[in-house]
Formats: sequence, C-alpha cells, structure tokens
Amino acid sequence: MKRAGPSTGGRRRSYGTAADRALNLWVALARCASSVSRVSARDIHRYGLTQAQFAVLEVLYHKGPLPLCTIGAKLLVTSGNITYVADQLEGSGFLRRERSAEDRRVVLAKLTSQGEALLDKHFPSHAARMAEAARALSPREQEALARLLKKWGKATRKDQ
Amino acid sequence: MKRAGPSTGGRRRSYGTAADRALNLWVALARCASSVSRVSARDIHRYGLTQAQFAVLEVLYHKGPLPLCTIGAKLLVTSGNITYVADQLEGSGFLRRERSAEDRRVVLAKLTSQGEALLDKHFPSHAARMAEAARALSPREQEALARLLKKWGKATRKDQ
DNA sequence: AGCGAACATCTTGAGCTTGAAATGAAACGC
DNA sequence: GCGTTTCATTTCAAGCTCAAGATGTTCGCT
Repeated sequence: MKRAGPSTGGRRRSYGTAADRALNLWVALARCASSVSRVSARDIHRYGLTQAQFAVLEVLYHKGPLPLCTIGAKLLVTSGNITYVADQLEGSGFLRRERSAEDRRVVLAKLTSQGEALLDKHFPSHAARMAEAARALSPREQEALARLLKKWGKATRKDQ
Repeated sequence: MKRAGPSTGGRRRSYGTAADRALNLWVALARCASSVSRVSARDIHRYGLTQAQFAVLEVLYHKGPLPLCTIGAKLLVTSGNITYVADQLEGSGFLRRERSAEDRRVVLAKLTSQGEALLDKHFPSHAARMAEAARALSPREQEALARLLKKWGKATRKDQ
C-alpha cells in the first residue's frame, strides 16, 4: 500500500467536463459503497450471516412475508440468487417457503419464529453500528446524500 | 415483480431517528451503486472485459505503471484478486508484469501497447456512456453528491 | 376454449471475490 | 550483524452472483 511514486507520470486525460464529472462521481460512488459495505458485512458476519442472507431476513422482518421475486426486486439481485439464499436460510431454520394460494407460480417467504428472534436480537445493534458509521456526516448531509442517491438510482433503473 | 400486497402488514419498526436515517442512507447507497454498476458493467462487457479488468486497465491508463498493491488499494480489492485479474490481463496481452528494481517484493504492472490501444479505442465512449447516465442529476447535484460520497467513504475507511 | 406471451421459480455452469496461509524480500531494533 | 516484524505477491479453497435455460403457471387475445 502507498507505493505510488510522486512523479510516476499519470497522464491527465480529459473527456470533456461532463464526462470527467460523471467519472469522478462514479468512482466516488463505487469506493464509498465498497467501504460502507465492508463495515456492514463485518458486523453481520459476527451474527453468523452473510450480507445477502441478512438483507433477505431484514426485508421480511420489516415488510412481512413476501414473494421471492419481490425480495429480489427490492434487493436488485437475480432470481437464481434469491433461490440460493432462501435455500440457505430455510436450511438454517430462519425462513420457510409457502406456495401462494392465489398465484401458484409464487412462493412466499416467511420468517420463522427463530428468524424473527434472530433479528429481534441483532438488528438493533446492527442499526446502531450503521448509525455510528454515518456519524461522519451531519443529519442534514445524510438526508441530502440519501435524496441524491435515490434520485440517481431511480433514474438509472428507469432508462435501463 | 410488483407483488407486494397492499395490506401485507409491514411492521414499521424504529430504532431511533439517527439509526433510521443511517439505515435509509445505506439502503439508498447500496441500491444506487448496484444500479449504476450495472450500467457500467453492461457497457464494459461489450468490449469483452469484466468490470474488474477494465478498472485495472483504466487505473494504469490514467496513472501509468503501478505496483499491484497500489492498484488493489485504489480499487479496494484484495491482493489475491489483483493477482487473478492481472493474470487474465497478462494472458490477453493487455498488461505485463515487471519486477521493481528498487524493491524486489514489488511487481509493477504496465499496459502493453495493445492495452493502451484498447483504452484509446473504448475509454472515450465508456466515459460518454457514464456521462449520459449521470445526466439524471444536474452538474451542481453531481458535485454535491461526489463530495458527500468522498467524505463518507474516507471517514468509513479511516475508523476501520 | 385454445394459443402464445409473460411470469415466478429453480437448475446449472462459469466467473468473481474473499480470507487465510505460504513464500520471498525489506525494514526495524538491539 | 541478526532476529523480529512488516510488507508484496501468490496460491488455494470456499462462497457469492450472474446469465441462460428449463419447468410449471397465469394472462391476454381471438
């Protein structure tokens, strides 16, 4: 780490101000997301879960039973991935599948009492950990940041 | 998709305003990063590269030859991953390794002329694609967003 | 009713990323 | 000088994610 010589000649290329601004923004987004993700993941690993597993449990904890495809849409992951994670969580006894009566294509995921207990126990401390990580920004800054992220994210999903 | 019943009873739990704000922010960050990453990845795949490969080439393209560990630090990925990606790029002839004379632990990665040509050809259009994706935000908003992301990212990396 | 399009889930195979341990090299302290 | 610590890279195994295709279900149209 920290081996970039001072005069190692980074050719500064420019692609127009709009492109340079966008590239700078994208790098900032990717690096920030990676860093915060690491904080989150480290915390979650202490509960014996992966980030993906925790994310699925968390959605069910706060929204109630949901079809697998809805979970996938919320988490922006593929159907195959949700199947994989749901298998794990079902195997661990935190979740159970239930085929929907109205639409038999659909499988609903429900937290078991064990899954609910797990989140009762660990979610508050996880929330506290994330709040601590966010303290680097003022409440005002956090709100501004969240607003811009949502705006960009939504637009990006819309036009493909 | 879009199967959440209207009264499926999402229990609204609160963990204090600071925690709720932080969780909301973290969800927005993760979703936005995922969406933008998808746009970037789709574009890069058309050049026959993965995002990780493109990221390594891009760093070398703009900064000149660098030790593998420096690349890893910039991209926030592990050393093993950089070795893996460098192997691929070396196999494809876009990059070559060169052991440093001053510090023989270090391996410098350099773009080959073929690698340089690849980026000469494709980087500008990739930059344009990312600029287009960023157009959902005004230049002022993009700058504000980048500033906040950098501030949060840096702080998050600092205190672990 | 019947057919084709769209959908939800699952399966499979391939690729990406990580963490931990191994190797070789430099730096530090005494 | 010599041993300890730190560092850069590599290797390896395990796990995560995706894309593409298969299966079973529903919807829309005629």
